[in-house]
Amino acid sequence: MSLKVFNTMGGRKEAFVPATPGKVRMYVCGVTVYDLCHVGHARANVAFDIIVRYLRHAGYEVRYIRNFTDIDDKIIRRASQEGIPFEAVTGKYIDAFHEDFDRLGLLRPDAEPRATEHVPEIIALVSGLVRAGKAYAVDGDVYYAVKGFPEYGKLSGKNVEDLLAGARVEVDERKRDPLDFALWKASKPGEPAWDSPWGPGRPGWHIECSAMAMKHLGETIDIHGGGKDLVFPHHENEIAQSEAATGKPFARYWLHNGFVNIDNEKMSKSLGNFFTLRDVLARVKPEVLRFFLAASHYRSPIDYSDRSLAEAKAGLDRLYRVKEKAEICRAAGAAPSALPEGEEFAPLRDARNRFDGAMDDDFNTAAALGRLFDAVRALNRLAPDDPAAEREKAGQFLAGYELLEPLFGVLGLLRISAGDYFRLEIHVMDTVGVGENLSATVRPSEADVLKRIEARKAARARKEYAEADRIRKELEAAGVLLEDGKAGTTWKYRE
RNA sequence: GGCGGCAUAGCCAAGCGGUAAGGCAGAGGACUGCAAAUCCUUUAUCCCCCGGUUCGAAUCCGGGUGCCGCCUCCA
Repeated sequence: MSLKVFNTMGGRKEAFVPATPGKVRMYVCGVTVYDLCHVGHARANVAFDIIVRYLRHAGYEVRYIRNFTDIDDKIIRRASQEGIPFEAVTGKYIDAFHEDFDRLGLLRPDAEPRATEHVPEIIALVSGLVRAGKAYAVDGDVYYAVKGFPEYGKLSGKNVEDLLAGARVEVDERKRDPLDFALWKASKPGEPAWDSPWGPGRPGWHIECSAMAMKHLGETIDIHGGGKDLVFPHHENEIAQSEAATGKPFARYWLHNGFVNIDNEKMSKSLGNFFTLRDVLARVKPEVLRFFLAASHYRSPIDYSDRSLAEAKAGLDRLYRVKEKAEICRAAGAAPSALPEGEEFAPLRDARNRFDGAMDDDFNTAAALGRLFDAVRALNRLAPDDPAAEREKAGQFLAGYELLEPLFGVLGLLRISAGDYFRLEIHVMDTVGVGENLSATVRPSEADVLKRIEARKAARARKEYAEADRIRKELEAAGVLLEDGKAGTTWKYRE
């Protein structure tokens, strides 16, 4: 089995072969930090988070870099609107980014370079391009001359004539060619500025990624990732300027994630149809969003809706119930033993291979989750009713669970204990349940619940089922779900 | 106008030439005092439409229809 990835360059799946065997150098375009992140950003970041996790799981040593664009027009505008320095804007939103994405369980990249920390490298790169005649300075701006790069358009499948024919190319008298783009922008008075051979100014957007990728990873990287909307012009321009500067291919594989849609339309700032990550994480547990994102292939568009989240939650609950059973087995003193023979347990015994097989096909998380659910069904057959009394089953169950746990980990799922998932995280109110909305009721404490369970147990022992049912219903109304098993009654908060 | 993508059950979603994964929801059964959870069974004669290639197509080709994206800042 070997990994295949869909390379935007060429538009097809290819065998994944990094430049150095066993090592992967990966750069993902991060966000411009002028505002809060929304679900679309979460999609991209979760997609590449899973890709990094899977590559490591597959044995690669991955060096993963993701930048922050911390200087650009939007940031400057925001700063002047709020009357604060631009660093205050970027600092605030970088903190917010980390806060939001830590909750989503994203791995921190090996470095998170910022454009403003790489101005010398950027100036060196631009100077080189000017010296080589690939770029030209006009009134303190520096533009890249697209005509000097015959392969321009090779990533996005566009050709220069078509682009010129389109009426949407901005007209700028100072450019030699309408397609030329800024490598360096002269600053207006009062704007943030760095000294340069062309006067005070700041980096253009595209050049920062070339400079930072080269500095942190070298002239040819293995994987360059980002959202589909970055293919043109951003990544096309990165290729042009980088390859003109080095004469080497900039990236071996270009990976692009699809969009998050609302009612079949791209979620975006300009359409105003976006939900910030904070909006969403105030309503559902972080892993519910992760599950929702992992349930589709990373290149497909996905439609975001309350219903999708509710379905994701139902699926994730099922997985956490398995983890809960494993925790109960452990608490009962079970130790992992051998897995049982038998065809019906094959999806469990062979889970790793099946999971890897799905992921090897261009990180097909949807299929991989399917294999995991197959394994979960097999595993549930082993679930003991009473772990303390059924040692063998408990040991087998635990062994099966421990086989699956790392695979869930690749998807970034089941990261917390089931106890926490079902009980302690009640500050996160799941209000997207189908049809029900629990508003802000105060839920009973664990001690109260246990007290009521004892009372109910006594009632049941006396066969006073009406009283037992009354207690259960009372707790249910307060948001607590009781489940009677052979080994006793367990409970969880419900939505 | 140029380039690209998508259309699979009530909903979500895999599938990449060999006879429709998985999840959610639903139905029946087992278990249970009753529930819940779990297990078992069940739910697309068929993959937008029309042609074609093939022993064989949801999968390939041609033509439609519908939706979306990029070409401007954008994950």
